[in-house]
Amino acid sequence: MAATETLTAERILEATEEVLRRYGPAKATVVDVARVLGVSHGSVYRHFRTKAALREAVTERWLERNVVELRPYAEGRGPADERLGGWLRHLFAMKRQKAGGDPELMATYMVLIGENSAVVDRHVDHLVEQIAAIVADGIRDGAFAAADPDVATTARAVFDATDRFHDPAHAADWSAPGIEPAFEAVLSLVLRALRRA
Amino acid sequence: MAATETLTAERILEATEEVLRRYGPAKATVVDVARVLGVSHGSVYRHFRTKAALREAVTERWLERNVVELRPYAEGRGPADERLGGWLRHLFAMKRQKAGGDPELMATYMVLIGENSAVVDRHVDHLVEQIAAIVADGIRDGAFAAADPDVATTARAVFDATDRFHDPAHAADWSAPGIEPAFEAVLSLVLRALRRA
DNA sequence: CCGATGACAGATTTCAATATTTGTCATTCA
DNA sequence: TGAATGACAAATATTGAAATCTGTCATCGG
Repeated sequence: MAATETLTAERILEATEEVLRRYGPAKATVVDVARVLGVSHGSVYRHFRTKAALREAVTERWLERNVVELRPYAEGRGPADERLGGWLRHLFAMKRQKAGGDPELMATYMVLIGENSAVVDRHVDHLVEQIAAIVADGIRDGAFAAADPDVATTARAVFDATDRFHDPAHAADWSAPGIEPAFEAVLSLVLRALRRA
Repeated sequence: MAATETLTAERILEATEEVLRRYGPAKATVVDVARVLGVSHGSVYRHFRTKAALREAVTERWLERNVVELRPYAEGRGPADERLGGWLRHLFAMKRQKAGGDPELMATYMVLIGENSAVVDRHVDHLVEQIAAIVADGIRDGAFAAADPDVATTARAVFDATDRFHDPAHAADWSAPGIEPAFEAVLSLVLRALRRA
């Protein structure tokens, strides 16, 4: 009923997010998505070849929102160490808020992430590129010492070293008492490593 | 049959490890353990109050073996940066070998680890103490700059920063192609942070 | 004509009956 | 006397038949 607008991939993705939020990753079906949209499930298959492709697209959309939120730090103009610290703090705060604010939804996205490692790998590449941009700026203006092998490797090392504070696999730890100082200690370690001697 | 020796906690733990190796964590039962030992399952309950306590003891034993293998680095006498690098490389190599050499057994221990987070926390504390000992030596003989807040915090930061290379949650990544250089990049980052300016 | 439909086959999930396992304890046996 | 046993109740896991879902496609209707 009420298919007032034309059926687009975008509307299907919104409906899929709603169904995932409501029923969780195990119970969400393509039939549910079609029901929310007031169409037959055959119509959904006109836009997405499989249920897996639909879930993958939802995952990609969700991850992309994170990248956008962090762009200001990557493209900013202040001192590189402050920008990198801000970027990492913002990433951690963002993840922590999502995990703590709605644990069920976070669990849902963790399942999707597990299903779509190729999408996640591409997403991680984007994040590492943002770190690399900040590190390159820092080296150019003398705040950071020249990177050991190359900037890309250093950026990846920064991302890996802070893994515990952004990888959803560790989400359960993010509400533990000492997590905030633990993050600051690692951040301080990373910045000490990068700064000009 | 053949209960030639007396039934000890030690023998039960060995039998439990064998049963876990053979049947995996989902299928291993107390009855299986008793069968291997040629006793009734009631006898096992004389030594371990519950099945959970038995599994916990197996987990503790397994983790303890890791701590022992790393002790030489913690108690060694060479330059602190080399000792710390050796300790971290050995830890990574050890985990990687266990994960790659027998993935099923590793999966079994990952289940046990998930069931016994209190045991794991204590084990992590032991490992961090070993790092702290090396860092303290490094500061004493001038190889490392004085730690930012205190040695314990710095040691924990070193452990956290290398999380991706020892936390079993990441075991699946340890056979990926670029993992070795990624580890070396993080290790190099950590050592640069610690060394006297 | 072209997007939408719904009947359909095969794959997957659910659910309830059935079987196994856990943990206890009164009894046995050395 | 004290370790070992095995029958037992309650909790948990397995199984297979029934229900639901996925993905296709011939047909419909604007």
